[in-house]
Amino acid sequence: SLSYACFLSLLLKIGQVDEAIPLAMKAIMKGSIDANCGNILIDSLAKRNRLDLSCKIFQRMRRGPCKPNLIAYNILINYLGEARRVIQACNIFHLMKRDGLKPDVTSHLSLINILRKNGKVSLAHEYFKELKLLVGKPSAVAYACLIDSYGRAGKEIQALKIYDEMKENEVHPDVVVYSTLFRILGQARNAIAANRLLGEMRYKKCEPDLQTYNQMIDCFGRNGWIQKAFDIFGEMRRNGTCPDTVTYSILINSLGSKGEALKAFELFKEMVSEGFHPNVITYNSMIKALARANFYEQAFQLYEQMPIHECQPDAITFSILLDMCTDHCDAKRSARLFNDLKAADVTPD
RNA sequence: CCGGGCUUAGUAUGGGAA
Repeated sequence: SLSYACFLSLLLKIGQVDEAIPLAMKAIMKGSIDANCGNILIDSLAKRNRLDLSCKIFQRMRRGPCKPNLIAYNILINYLGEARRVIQACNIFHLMKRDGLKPDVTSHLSLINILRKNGKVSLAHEYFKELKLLVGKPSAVAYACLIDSYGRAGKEIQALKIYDEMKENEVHPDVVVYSTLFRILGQARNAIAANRLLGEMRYKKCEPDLQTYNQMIDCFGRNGWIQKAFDIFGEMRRNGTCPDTVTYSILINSLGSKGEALKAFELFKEMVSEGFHPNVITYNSMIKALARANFYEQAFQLYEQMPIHECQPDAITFSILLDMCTDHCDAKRSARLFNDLKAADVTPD
């Protein structure tokens, strides 16, 4: 059976899908393909964007002598989710029960995650409750998922409620939970709650990772609490967490939104001199900061020097610069930008 | 009995619209 699967995977690998499928179908009916091999087939077909065939294999196995196992269902749920086929993913979940299998933690998390990404908060919460019945104490991962669902739906209060419930249940928040909450609070402009959260995190002696540091800095920075943002920036380096391009972009944005274009530019130079590579987003942020503070020429200089760091201007770069030209009634530069825009391989939006 | 494999969570930039 294993060699069967290897042979079939090989056919798939070299693109002989049309040869492999009929062989696979016959082998399944003969019972020559066990559950594990079926999983390999289902997975590799889905990876090759042949989800339809994965489903066919799966259905054939359900009727054949060797039934698919729980992992097969989980794989399908996952790929259906990636294809944004939310309803079908839910159907597979229920099919699992009808076929006498018990959805496990992964099945639940996978489905909750799909619903989260597709904005179905209340459904996500339903399945979360089901998960709770299954395991009693959902993991921090599950809580993070649900909190993020509410966050993406703009339901800050509900997200915080879930966080409270999590603490009542004595599930220890991890860095992902904290960083998710910092993002939600940052977007909700709730720096007070964020500060409280920071206190809790320190009290629990939770060591932030790079991404969490970035999220915290962004949270305070975007709400005008620049000092706090830089304090955390300093703390992070003292703790031996090396900032990255994202960290600097965040700080540049924070300063830019406060009109501190010169300080932002100092930081930009500092990051380059320390060997960090600005990317398009860093450049866009810096250009926007200059634009906001009316440093017209400097903004264009920065645009011109983007190739130094192998950065291609994108739709956002052009949009910032064109807006600026409009404000300055600079038709010549507008025209030149339009030429650059056409020459550049930009996906317009 | 032990071990292993496949499936699950969080970061930065513009304008417009609601």
